[in-house]
Amino acid sequence: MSTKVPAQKSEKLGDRYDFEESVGYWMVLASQAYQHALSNELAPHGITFRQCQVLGWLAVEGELSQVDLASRMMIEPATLVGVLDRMQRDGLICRTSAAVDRRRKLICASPQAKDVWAQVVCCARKIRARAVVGLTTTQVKAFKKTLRTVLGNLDALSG
Amino acid sequence: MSTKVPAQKSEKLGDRYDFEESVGYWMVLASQAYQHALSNELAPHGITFRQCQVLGWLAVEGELSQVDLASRMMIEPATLVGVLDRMQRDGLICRTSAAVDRRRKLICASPQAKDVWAQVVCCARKIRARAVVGLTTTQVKAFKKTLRTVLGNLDALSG
DNA sequence: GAAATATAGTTAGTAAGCTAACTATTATCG
DNA sequence: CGATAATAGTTAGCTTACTAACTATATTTC
Repeated sequence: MSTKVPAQKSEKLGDRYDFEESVGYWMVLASQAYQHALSNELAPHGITFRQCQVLGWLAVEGELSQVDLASRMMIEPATLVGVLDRMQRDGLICRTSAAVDRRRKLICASPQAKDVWAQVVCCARKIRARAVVGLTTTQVKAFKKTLRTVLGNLDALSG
Repeated sequence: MSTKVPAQKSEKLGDRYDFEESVGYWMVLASQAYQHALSNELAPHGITFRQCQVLGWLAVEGELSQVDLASRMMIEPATLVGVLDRMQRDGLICRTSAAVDRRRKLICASPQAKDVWAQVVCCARKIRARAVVGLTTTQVKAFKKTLRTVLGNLDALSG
């Protein structure tokens, strides 16, 4: 596994950043593992992590324009275009031009997306349960609270 | 900001997954915000999040083959190829064929990478400090511990 | 020692992610 | 009303991520 490279007279960079001590390091890794695990679970159903998130928001809100959906997903509208293109290609969603504002396109889940969605919820619950194994309810609660704090710290103005 | 779409006779998907209650939801968002904040900080120095991570590991280990580096970064070797191609193009690293095993290529940081690295460490420390504002040392410690637990839960076998 | 197997790196194809620039609408201001 | 500004969606160009298939070396096995 760890092939242990000796790194003899290594031209090491001067400064050293102990990133294993950083919350960012562990947060990024854990989040990566979560997305990985969920992706693996979703793959057999022919759907990706982001596509599942789209269906999730549509399940909550029913029908959304692309900017509104992008803002909920915390991604750029331009990024969403590609995701929706592929979902439309696969018959999971449809785009309808809004009558009141012809710039807007309303996204809604197709009938066959409903079949997929039921299974997706299963996958999500499974991973979610696996993630918190060995943690008490109190710990999970504190964990989520801290995550919200961190998110708030970094989200604000982000400059 | 929130344009509030009424979603009148919305064809809602049957089941509903309350993902705002899931640790995954908050973890992914917080991690995203972290990478975003760091990327913004790094951008003026012409370096990306992943490229900074490469330099970080080279600072720790001195010289690494691509598989070893990829395994430390928790990404696929094939993904690393592109990252290193761009870093080599930008003169940040060099690839040297190992004498003992001609399949291996040892990656080392270039002299000019050292100048960049000093500034990168600054950026990383800044974001890291901002992330934990309003949290006690105890809370941060518990947070990291929980993240490690979650990572362990999800990493194992991931099937 | 030659054949089979494993390993290191690469390429190709697909799915995201971003910014910046563009088109088509709608809203606003004078 | 008409010019200007704002907004919704898209496209183009770049970086990152994956899997699967490929090439070149090393290692194992017979």
